[in-house]
Amino acid sequence: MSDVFKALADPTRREVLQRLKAGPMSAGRLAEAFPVSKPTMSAHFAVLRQAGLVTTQKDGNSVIYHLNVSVLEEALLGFAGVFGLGSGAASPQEEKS
Amino acid sequence: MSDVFKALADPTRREVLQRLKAGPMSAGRLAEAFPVSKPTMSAHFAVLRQAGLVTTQKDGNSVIYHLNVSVLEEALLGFAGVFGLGSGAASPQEEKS
DNA sequence: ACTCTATTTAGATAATTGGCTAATTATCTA
DNA sequence: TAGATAATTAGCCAATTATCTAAATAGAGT
Repeated sequence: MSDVFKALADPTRREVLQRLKAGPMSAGRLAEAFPVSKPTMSAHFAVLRQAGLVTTQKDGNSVIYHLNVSVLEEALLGFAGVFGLGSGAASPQEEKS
Repeated sequence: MSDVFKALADPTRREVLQRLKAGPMSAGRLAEAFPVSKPTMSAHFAVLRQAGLVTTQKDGNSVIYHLNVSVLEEALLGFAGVFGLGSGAASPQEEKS
């Protein structure tokens, strides 16, 4: 949980996720879209991978990144649910007076 | 946005928010619940305040912390909405084929 | 005016983060 | 096998973060 929010705390990483929403993409192609070096992007990818927000697949000498929506959903909606936000179905043992 | 996720990245701060869900509480009373020093808790409170997740009100020599649910809602559901999660109503300009 | 209680600020330190360049690894292609 | 391309790892630095103890500030009660 901390890993997911920590990953989301960086704007570059949030934008990576948004770009992956359109479909899987190689590390290099993703990296082109940002004004930082490839090793720096590689470090961002590692953070996203560790949080489980993306998965990888090798394709020749490329590495293809895929968005893992379910982890995002679990973290965002799960935590929101604790506060009675959204559909409110995440922690079904809460009660009002 | 980054400030909110950064605040949520720490388990102590997430638990502070969950405790505040039950109602406003003084800094000292909140701090008692955690195994770190009061200055450390004060720093955590400052992070939550800066993110807008809590507001404060003075009462005698105590400071009462209140949960600000709307900021939490905006961040969690807003970002979830970008990915078509939850009610899906956060970014209403998204479209499928 | 003191004194006690509640909270924050100051100052120090260790760990983490985000960035870089250079080097390495892995794979493909000629 | 050699060379080119894609990505990660290694090593470094500056800035930030989390934690502590000690000190300062703000109110309340005597």
